Amino acid sequence: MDARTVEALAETFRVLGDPTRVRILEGLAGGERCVSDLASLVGISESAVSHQLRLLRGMHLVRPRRAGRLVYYAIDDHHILALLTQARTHVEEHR
Amino acid sequence: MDARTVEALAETFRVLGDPTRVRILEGLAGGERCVSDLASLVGISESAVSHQLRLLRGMHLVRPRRAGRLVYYAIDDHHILALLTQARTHVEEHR
DNA sequence: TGAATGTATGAGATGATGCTCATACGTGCA
DNA sequence: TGCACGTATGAGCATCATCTCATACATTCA
Repeated sequence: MDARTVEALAETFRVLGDPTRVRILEGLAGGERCVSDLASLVGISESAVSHQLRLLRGMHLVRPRRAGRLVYYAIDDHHILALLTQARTHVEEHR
Repeated sequence: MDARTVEALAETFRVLGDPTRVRILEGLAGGERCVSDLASLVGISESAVSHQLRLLRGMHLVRPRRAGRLVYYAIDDHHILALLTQARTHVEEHR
């Protein structure tokens, strides 16, 4: 595995490695949501959500869709959900 | 998803989210290796490797086996490799 | 048993991370 | 056009993470 792939892999995992962002993705697992809905869902400010969405966007984990003044975010592709499910299975086996 | 699961998930991803640890896991993908072999493979000190292995162990990502003075580490279970493969697929799609 | 080897751990320094607050941007409507 | 609303971004602060260095622990063998 070349260095760039290693870096990108680690960066992807790093972005996934925060409770707030996991909750955001969990919120998006049921379908797309706008920023303010995510904020109330996760229980942090819209600004904080926006910052986190920027990171998630950067690693192509979520995808925005503008509809007027609102921006709806969705999980970018099916790999992401598979990744979360796989990790959750692992986690739940060890408790 | 309850709070403890979210925390454990995030913690697992966080531990995966470091280039050094990704390289260690990559090194273990081909079979178990002792600490000093991992150190030279990854190119950092044995102390640093040991610290990282502690984290990986903590999340049940690797498993130690003592053989005399040596301790061989291996990927803990097949989910971990699947997780890495899945993430790698995602990463390589976006380049 | 005592020295040597391999591994693990604690403390401390440096750098990275996530929040808040203030502000800017973009869109729709009066 | 100008204001209001939703979202995005930058700066700054408090906290946390990873490395190095020193040291402790475990095992083997002379």
